[in-house]
Amino acid sequence: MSNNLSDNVCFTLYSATNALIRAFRPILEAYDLTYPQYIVMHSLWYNNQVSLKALSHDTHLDSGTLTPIVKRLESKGLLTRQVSNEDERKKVISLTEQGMQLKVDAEELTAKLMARSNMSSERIELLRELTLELHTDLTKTDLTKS
Amino acid sequence: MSNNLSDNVCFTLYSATNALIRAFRPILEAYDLTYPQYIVMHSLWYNNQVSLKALSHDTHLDSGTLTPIVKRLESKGLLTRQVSNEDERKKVISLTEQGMQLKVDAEELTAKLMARSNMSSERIELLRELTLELHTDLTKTDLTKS
DNA sequence: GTAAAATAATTTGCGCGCAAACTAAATTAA
DNA sequence: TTAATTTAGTTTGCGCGCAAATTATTTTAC
Repeated sequence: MSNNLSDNVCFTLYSATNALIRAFRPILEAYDLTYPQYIVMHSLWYNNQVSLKALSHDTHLDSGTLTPIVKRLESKGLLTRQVSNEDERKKVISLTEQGMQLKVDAEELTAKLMARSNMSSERIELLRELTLELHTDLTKTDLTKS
Repeated sequence: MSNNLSDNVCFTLYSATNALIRAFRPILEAYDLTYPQYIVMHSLWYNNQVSLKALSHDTHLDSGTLTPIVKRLESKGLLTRQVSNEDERKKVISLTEQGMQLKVDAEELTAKLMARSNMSSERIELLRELTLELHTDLTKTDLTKS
């Protein structure tokens, strides 16, 4: 029987994520990226020339969320979107030269950010494992029951 | 040197939170509440008749975020907003009878939701502690340096 | 006592996050 | 081979989340 918001894991998770994105904002601003945009770029740095569907799978972002993000990155000149030859429903998303160059600069941002917290690398790793586990559980659970 | 998004604690935290809110949505829909609205109600159930500022401190939500949320809850008849007598800049936010009654119904939602994950209560508690620690660290860190 | 600074809340603008509706192309069934 | 279904991506609508600008009130400094 909790009477305090901070006793609730949903709330602490939610607050920590907001704080993290907030802390990331001024850092990413130097690269003219938001955090979701950074996620998309990160995905493409290691998996270039993919469909929106594949990008959605990798980033865990909805296609309705991704389309405008990818369009914004396109308008910044970081990537291109071309209709696929084999399947004209698909779009092939490819990094531009400029988009690839960002990788060098932006790669170690996470480490820098997390170094700001006083958490040990062990506890950070534990947090990574627990959140990964929770995400896996929640996305595989059938939400129709309950 | 990570090459996978899931190796990155920021990403796993971000994805887990999105998944959690998404899982919460259909459950809260029965109460006609969003998750942030639920947070505000929860705060008020244990701390009624407070200013927006105090609510902001408790919920970790920005005043610019809270004002429209609180207005929506007001229009649903769950709370009232009155100008304070002592300080006319402040507004006193008070639960209505209807707002207080929601508490009974909605109190055990979190437990129900987390029961859906296969995580043990020990691991959930560990996750709570780690996210609380991260939030504390990030909000006390001076963001002007670095 | 009045000007300057601080504080409380609101408003504005922008980018998500996502459900739901929609368009268009490809696949499957009949 | 054409109708029905599925799939890929876009659009729409709504509610955040928050920085920055704004309004109104209170506190402080002089």
